[in-house]
Amino acid sequence: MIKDPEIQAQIRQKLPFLDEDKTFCTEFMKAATLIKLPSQQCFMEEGMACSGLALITDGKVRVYKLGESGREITLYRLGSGESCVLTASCIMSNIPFPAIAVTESEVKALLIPTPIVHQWVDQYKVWRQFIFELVSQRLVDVITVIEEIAFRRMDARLASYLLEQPSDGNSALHITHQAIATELGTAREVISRLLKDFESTDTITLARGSIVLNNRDHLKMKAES
Amino acid sequence: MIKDPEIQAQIRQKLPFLDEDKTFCTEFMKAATLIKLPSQQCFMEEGMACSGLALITDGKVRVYKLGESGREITLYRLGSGESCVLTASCIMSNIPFPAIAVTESEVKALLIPTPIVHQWVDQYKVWRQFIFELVSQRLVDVITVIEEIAFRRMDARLASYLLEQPSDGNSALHITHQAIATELGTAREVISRLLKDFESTDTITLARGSIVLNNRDHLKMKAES
DNA sequence: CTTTGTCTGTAACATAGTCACACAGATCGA
DNA sequence: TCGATCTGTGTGACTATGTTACAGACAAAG
Repeated sequence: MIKDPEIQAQIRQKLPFLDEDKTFCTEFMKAATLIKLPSQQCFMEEGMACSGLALITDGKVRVYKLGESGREITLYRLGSGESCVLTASCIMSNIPFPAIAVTESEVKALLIPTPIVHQWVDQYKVWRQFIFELVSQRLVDVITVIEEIAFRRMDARLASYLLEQPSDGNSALHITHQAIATELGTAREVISRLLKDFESTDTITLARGSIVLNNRDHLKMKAES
Repeated sequence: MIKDPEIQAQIRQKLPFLDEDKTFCTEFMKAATLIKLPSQQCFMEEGMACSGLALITDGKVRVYKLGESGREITLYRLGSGESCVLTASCIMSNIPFPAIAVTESEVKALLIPTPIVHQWVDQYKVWRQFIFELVSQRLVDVITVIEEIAFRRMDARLASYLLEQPSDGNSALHITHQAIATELGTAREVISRLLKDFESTDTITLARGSIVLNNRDHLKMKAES
């Protein structure tokens, strides 16, 4: 239950769909529990039943699959205003969670208990639409991952990945080879070799734990190959 | 509109969820159009807007992604009683279809126009549940594809694939190497080599356009490696 | 029977993934 | 400040997979 009007206002800012139906918004504030999780916390484990649906208000959650060899691949990420559609679909169909979700920063989320998620899908159009939007976006995201790994060369994927990363003023990324490999679902050695190739053409500069992008245009070309 | 009581009975048999709500069943029969498509017909093209949702009553549809190099990978298949969740989510969120769907046999389906799909999601619990079940199953299917291609060796995937195929009396599969490659998202030469390997241990016997499984136990072991 | 099309096999090469190990730099504790 | 430990990275040797090119065998069509 969220009573504080200031917190309610912040929530409504983060989840604008709440303003489309005043009755629903009231119900929502009654049913929701604010939770706070630290970084690197396991949010959902594979095989787990889902006790509720979480809507992120702050922070980031990574949803990934873990292979038997210990390798991982990111399916998608959740940010502010989003919820985990796998959780939603597991709740709706009574199946266990098929991936792993972990916080990547401190996360604040609102938790809606499972029976109430069910109830609201029948009762509120605004909620149905919210859930369907999530579904659509995630299906597209997950199909994009398939396309990437089945058809794109790893050097192109790596170039795209580097271009997409937030960086500080001088374009240095602070990330390890292992972290990139984990993201793209490959071996750390493969990433190290490809980065070395990029360095040999002065496209990037490498240092331990950091990568400086010297030539974004060249990376762009690599990404498009 | 489906008026013939005999056809209505057949439809209700193929789509049992219709019997859960008589009002909905009546509405459904009014709104649905029976369509028949030949084999190898394009059902949905990538980028297309969706004019309606099809529910398959007979036959099979393959939904796949096509890479720039011309290679393909199967995302999932639709059979009797199923509908394409990508279509459903495209309809609900107004986005274009992100894959390609093609009939693999003669297909009979019921077509529900887009505005009515929208309307029923608000109006009928039975329909919402049907749509959510589809979503859940397909998300799981698509995540399984990612797991396969990111983490499993191709020889294991091929062995699994061969074991899953329907076969006639003497276990001969009638399929080309190219068709298998298309299914698994790889190159035809890779499949030919791996099948040759399997043949060299008498696990299978190869002939043009056919594969005989001699040793299912051995294939099972290969599938689990 | 000949021609054409399809299916398959193979060689040579490039890319990607695995395994093992060594080295360099960062961190921590004494 | 120094030594020990941990983390990140590079590299070699190998296997697996994907690409390109091409040849041969078999099936289908005229």
